[in-house]
Amino acid sequence: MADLKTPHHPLFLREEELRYSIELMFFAYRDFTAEADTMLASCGLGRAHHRVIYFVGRNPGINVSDLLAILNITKQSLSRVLSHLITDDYICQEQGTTDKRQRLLSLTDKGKTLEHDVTMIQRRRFAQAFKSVSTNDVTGFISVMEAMLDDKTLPLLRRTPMTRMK
Amino acid sequence: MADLKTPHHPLFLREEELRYSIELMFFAYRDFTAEADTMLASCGLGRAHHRVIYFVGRNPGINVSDLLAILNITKQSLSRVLSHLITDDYICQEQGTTDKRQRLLSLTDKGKTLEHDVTMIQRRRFAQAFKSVSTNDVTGFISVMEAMLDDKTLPLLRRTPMTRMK
DNA sequence: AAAATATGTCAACATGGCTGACTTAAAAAC
DNA sequence: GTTTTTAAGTCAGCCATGTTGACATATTTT
Repeated sequence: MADLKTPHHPLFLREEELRYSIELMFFAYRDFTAEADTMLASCGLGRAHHRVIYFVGRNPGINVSDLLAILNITKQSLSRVLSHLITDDYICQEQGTTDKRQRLLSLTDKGKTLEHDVTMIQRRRFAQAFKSVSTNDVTGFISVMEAMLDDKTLPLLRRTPMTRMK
Repeated sequence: MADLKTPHHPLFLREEELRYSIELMFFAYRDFTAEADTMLASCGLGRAHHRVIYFVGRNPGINVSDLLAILNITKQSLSRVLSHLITDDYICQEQGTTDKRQRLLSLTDKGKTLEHDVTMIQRRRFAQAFKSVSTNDVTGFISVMEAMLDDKTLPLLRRTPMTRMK
């Protein structure tokens, strides 16, 4: 985007564009999470529970260490939500076969249903947003969001066929 | 983006694309806020303080009600961080002229410096991301993020010249 | 004069992070 | 085969930041 640095785009515009992006990030993330939070609250759960359910659903049979690496929280923090989810039968654990110390996590049917319903709310918002813009805009969104990530975050991301197509 | 609905893009791809976007939102927001949080913590402040400093800096002389409308939190929550910021001389208040009940908020020099330094970290991340993609990608990012917003969020956003240019 | 508004305050509670210290069982290393 | 490391879990307490409810004060509006 070299032209942002040319005289055609004076400095104040660049500054404004960056501040505008910061504000978009704040407001979009807030609106993005609000609806799902409401549904979760009606089940007595919070955003942290959804994250666990989401990534366990995405990685069935994941062990605790790997889940911690994705969530980037302490095991004590995870323990609180995870034991809640196990008690309420959203998640089940089974002992690892090659390494019996591991507890491999999977969603129960109840967990799958909840994951689907909550994530559906967020998918719907993206689907509606994508419908209102061009295909080019969607790939632009994805490119920018990927460029925002830390290097160490990249390996945590499941790349889609679409992204690989580019 | 009608073609996502045609047989050329089978359903599973659309689902994957939406889930990928959800994950990008989660990881990008986390990485986006992490650096600034670290700097804030070194001043004994949190993310909530930055939000207040940011929007007061953006709207000098704003009154408390309007600030609450932007932040969308309760006045009790704001009170905690705001009184902290006033005590530590990041923000000053003065009585409104037309309505003496109002407390109009502005940044002190100390507050301006902190706002600049913290926001700079986030601007830098966007600047680096924008540099690595095309101009088209940037406008796509902005279009999608705008389309993600609730209707009631739109009036809270300061539109840039660039967005109006489109 | 009465009602509504802008702001502030006290108290209590929930969520979801954190640290530190310690246990248990299994795997790996010696 | 004993020691060390690792995977997982637990207890206790702290912090930041959100919430509700109840109430006070000053000012503006009706």
